[in-house]
Amino acid sequence: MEISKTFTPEGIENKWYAQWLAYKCFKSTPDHRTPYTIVIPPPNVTGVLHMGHMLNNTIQDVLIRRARMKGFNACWVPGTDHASIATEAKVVHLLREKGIKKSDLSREEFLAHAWEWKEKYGGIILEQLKKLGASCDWDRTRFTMEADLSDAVTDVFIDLYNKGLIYRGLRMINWDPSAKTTLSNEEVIYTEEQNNMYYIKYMLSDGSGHLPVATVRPETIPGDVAVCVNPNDERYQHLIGKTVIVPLVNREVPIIADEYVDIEFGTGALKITPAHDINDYEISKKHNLPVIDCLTESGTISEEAGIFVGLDRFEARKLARKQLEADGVLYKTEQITNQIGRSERTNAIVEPRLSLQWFLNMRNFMDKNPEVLSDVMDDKLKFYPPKFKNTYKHWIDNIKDWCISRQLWWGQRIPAWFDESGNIAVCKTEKEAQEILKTTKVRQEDDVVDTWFSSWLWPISVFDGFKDPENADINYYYPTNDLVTAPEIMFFWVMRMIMAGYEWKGEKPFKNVYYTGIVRDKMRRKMSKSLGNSPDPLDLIAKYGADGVRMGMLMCTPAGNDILFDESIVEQGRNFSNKIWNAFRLVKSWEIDGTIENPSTDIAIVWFQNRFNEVINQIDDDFSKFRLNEAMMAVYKLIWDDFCASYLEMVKPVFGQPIDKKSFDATIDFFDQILRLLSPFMPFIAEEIWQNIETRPEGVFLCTSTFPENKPTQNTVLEEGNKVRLLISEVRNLRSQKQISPKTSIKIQLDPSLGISTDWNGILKKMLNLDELLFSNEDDKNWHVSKLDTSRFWADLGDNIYVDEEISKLTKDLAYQEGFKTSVLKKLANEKFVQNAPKAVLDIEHQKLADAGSRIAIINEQLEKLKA
RNA sequence: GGGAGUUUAGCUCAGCUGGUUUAGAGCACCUGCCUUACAAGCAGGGGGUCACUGGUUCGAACCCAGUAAUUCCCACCA
Repeated sequence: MEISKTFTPEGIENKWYAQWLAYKCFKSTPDHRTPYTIVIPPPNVTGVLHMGHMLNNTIQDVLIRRARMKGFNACWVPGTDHASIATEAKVVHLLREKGIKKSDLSREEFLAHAWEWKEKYGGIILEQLKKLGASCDWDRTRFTMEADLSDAVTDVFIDLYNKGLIYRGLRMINWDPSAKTTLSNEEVIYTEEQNNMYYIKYMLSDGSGHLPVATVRPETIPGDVAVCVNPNDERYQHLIGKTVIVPLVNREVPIIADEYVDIEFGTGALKITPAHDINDYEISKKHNLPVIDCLTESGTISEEAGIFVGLDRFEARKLARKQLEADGVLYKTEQITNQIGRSERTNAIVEPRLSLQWFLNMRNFMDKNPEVLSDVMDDKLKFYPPKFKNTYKHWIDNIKDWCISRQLWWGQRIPAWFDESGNIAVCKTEKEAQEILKTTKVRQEDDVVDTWFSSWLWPISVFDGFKDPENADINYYYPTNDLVTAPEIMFFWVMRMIMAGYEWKGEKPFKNVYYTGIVRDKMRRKMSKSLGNSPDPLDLIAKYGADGVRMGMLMCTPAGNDILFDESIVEQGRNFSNKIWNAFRLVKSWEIDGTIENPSTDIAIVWFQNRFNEVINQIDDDFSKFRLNEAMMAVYKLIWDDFCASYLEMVKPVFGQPIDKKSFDATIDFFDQILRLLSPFMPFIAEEIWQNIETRPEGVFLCTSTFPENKPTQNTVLEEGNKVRLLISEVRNLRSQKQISPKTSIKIQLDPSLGISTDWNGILKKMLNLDELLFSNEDDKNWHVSKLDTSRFWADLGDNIYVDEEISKLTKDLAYQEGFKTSVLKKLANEKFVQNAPKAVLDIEHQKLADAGSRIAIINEQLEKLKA
């Protein structure tokens, strides 16, 4: 049967993935083996696979597949996150397109729509991951809003409330007056805009003059409760403690002092409007000032303002300006550029607004669980790369309370009930609440919890660790091994999972955290839908194969560094697939003759086995440091350079000739070993070839076979192999320089002191097309001497010596050697160096000098010969 | 404004405890080849003031200080 010249992945990938699933290769249940667990960072249900997911999940799959082959009970738990804000926004948008307004629906009706949407589109991303080859245990697929996981959220909320860690408090939030909803920070878009800065005189109550105040929001003047100056500001020091009259409303407010005020900015006097500015609010709390909220939820002026009531905030601004001018207190107007936050969805200018929210007291939580910080700092829970430990520490040191409530419907509703007089019961059911509050007239809190308040439980709740703390799964799989995620959610997610782990399991949720970089385009822009600079991962898989894409992603992603994506990197992956495929074609084409023997390949077999062992050891080391790119590169070079370019060329029979049984068996065995090594990285092509180099029983797969074990290496064989490869390269170089066809056979004389044994004779003769290979250090004047810096050999090239070219090359070599010698001499001439450097270093320098000297001598000798 | 990082070849990165490093890899580039597994390939080649300035040291890409550029996180200015 003819094997195609290029590797065609499509059919092969689907075939093996289906088989792996059919034979439950990725299924995990607790048993006697050591577990190796990864929980997937659950992608948003609204999500569509992007390059970031590709990178992240490729890494997880490599880790889990290798662990599986190493004999661990590997368990990769997949799932999705309900993503409150993103999903709700999407559903609202879709409903609007159908002409349905959210405000016309009841909570239950809206949630019905949302669930319908989730069932229809929610699993797309997981299906896409299968195309990548992700070896998740799909029977364990979880969703953060399914019953058990939501129960867990409710339980921990109640638990934390009872522990006194959850409280209600006022907080400044981003309010969209157009949509009448809260916005998360991510939904606020800041842009630079032109605005007027108004300079206003606030008259002192005692009539002794005025205090100048600058503001861009004169319509909030009715909300002023103080004017604040810096205590070190000499201009205003004498005014502290006096009072001023607030313009427009003629209210008397104090002049207070606070270091927060920037002396240089504006007039150096800041009006304090606690209801409409977060900093003002903080200051007002510090100084026990009242709060006057002069805006309504739709952005119009409230009754409390006492002026312009009912007007839109921008209309009020215009009127305020006119009024201030008329009153003669507006003395200057200036154009300034400042940052304005607008709602991503409605483009309305966002209004800072005070509202009652639920909080988790983070400081107390941390004090209760000091391991959250100490384990990371002490490397009991390792971060890769470790530089993120600093960021982590900085966050925890400056931690703020976590606002866990969201004014949405899609999510876990906060388990709190109120009676008519506002008493609170935090409990699981309405019935319990009625009992606690001693009334049937109870009303549940409308808000849901922040999405992260469910995902921080993920490593526990996917194993039903809350429903059933004695569950065999949680006790077996927890703590998990690795978490692979983006550094941008270290604070939102990673830290909070660690917190949850200690609080409810008394133990860290994972042993290692591997932070990946952000996938950017060649211009260093983040890949995003709106920029349209992100390729569709599925198209890439179709074009280059899943294995090619996986390899491309792995090769260029050192831990924590961004990856600059360009199609050429996956092209390299595809080319590599093709290279392996062609090695397979070659081996498949061999005809075996059991009656012949070819002892000349013995040394190649010994050499490659050692080279293989060396790479296995290196890869082990790379994995222990999470350097997957290095590991991938090592496999790439082993296969391309060592196996294909060297080993196969060494054992390959002359065209048309059969191969001996021993060489063939060894080659098949090496191929098998190599594919085992490759399988975690490029599982599809590895499986396909592995299933075809030998007949395998039904249901036996490479991906569930064993990974090659570490073995010691014999360094002498490896060194000899390196010399042989250098020699081959130099002879080829010589041929190419002298334009001697590879078909023309030549004679070579090797200096025995090189250390290349006669075991290599057969291989050298075949690969270099030699008709004679002599071992001698006798200089034959008629022969050509090779490049001298790496090895010494003589080649009989007949009449093919080009003297000028050779002289120029040797002269260049000579200059390098002389320069090198000078630098060493300089070092040795330094008395302090000779006195202070350790003996070993001195010996090395002397050796360098001697080597350079002898090389120079040989070059000179050779030059003379050529010039003669 | 506060914090953390980064700066080595055209690009992406290695370079461990300062000493076989007048610095390596992959890709890209240039030259020559369709040589019976592979042109998605083979053979060969060029390319770097290790950001800059100073210091420590017998010795610095590596340690220290300063400068510059740059990235990320947090907070955001009346």
